[in-house]
Amino acid sequence: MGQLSTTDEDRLTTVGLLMESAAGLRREFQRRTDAEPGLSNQSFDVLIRLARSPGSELRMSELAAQASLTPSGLTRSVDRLQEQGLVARRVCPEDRRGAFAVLTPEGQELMDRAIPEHLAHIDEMLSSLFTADEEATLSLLLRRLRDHLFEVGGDCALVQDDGGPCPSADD
Amino acid sequence: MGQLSTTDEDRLTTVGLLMESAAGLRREFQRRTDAEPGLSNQSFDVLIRLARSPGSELRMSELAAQASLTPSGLTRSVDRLQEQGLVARRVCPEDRRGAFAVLTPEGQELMDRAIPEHLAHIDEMLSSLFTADEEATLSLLLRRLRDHLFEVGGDCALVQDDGGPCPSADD
DNA sequence: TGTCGATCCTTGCATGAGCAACTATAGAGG
DNA sequence: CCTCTATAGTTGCTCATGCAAGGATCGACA
Repeated sequence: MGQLSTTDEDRLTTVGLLMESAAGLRREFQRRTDAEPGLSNQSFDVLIRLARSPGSELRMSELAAQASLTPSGLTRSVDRLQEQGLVARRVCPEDRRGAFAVLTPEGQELMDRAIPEHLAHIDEMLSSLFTADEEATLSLLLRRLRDHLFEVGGDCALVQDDGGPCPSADD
Repeated sequence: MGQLSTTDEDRLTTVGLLMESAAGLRREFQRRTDAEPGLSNQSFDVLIRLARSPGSELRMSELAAQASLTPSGLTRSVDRLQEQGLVARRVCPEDRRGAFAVLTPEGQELMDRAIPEHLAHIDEMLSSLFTADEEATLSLLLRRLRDHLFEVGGDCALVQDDGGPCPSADD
């Protein structure tokens, strides 16, 4: 393992740092879970994406892509949220194969309460770390990487994750 | 959801991009799995960390932290790798509660073959995207974020992820 | 209109991960 | 030396996820 070039080492390091940062953020966000029992990170991600979509609703397939879940994974996730009364399904009138996931009033209310806390949490983590310029640079570089990965990957356009804004605001 | 400030939006976007990038990389790395059947991303991550450690061995707890797994998760992971003959357990002589995970010769051989492919894969993804300067900047910013997250988090020092080098080379 | 392939979502099944409880060992303090 | 607490790792259990298969609907084409 000593025969790697410096460039190789650096690339491994960069990739490693990115994965670690994502894991660290997930772990950090999980602390929010304690404040909202019964709401996993993944569920919160689904809810925040609905909340940030026009009409607080999205097609199942779109929501799956945004939440980085397979269709089946999203089906169960929405099942759970439906049981909790936070989300409802609505048949798509123009294409009766499809379905929308819609935030219920309870879901809306929950998100109105939870999102500001989430934002405060993020601010608390980032504001002391980066200047506005650095944050912009990081965002720019990451966007390039993300776009490249999902362009190569093919069928997963618009995929976003926890805390990501809706496509129109993001891209 | 329209009442968020620009700063809030930007922060959400940055965090979202980071999570999406990590998900995209995971998805991309999974294609390697096709080349090495029976070896999941998580297993590969464990193996690469062992391969990059002196003596190709690590304490279970350290390996768990590096692989972003709980102790129990790592136990099963090492169980699987042991069944595949890629890793062995070695009792720690100075502390008989503890155990080392060690790469077997078969495991070494596998990694000697797989790591160059992994590196080529990464190069292929990143080299066309970033200049050397940009890559360095990204690495710098991410390192700051990672260090902050794991310092706040407390008990998870040295945590790294797929492709990350060993601590001594990384920090 | 009827058929055929494609698409959207859901379900059966197997797997991997976390939490909590447990065992064995280490180390501190009387 | 004995006890008591802390730590390393493993195990039982539960749950979330992906894959592959299935059902319903759409759209195209004869």
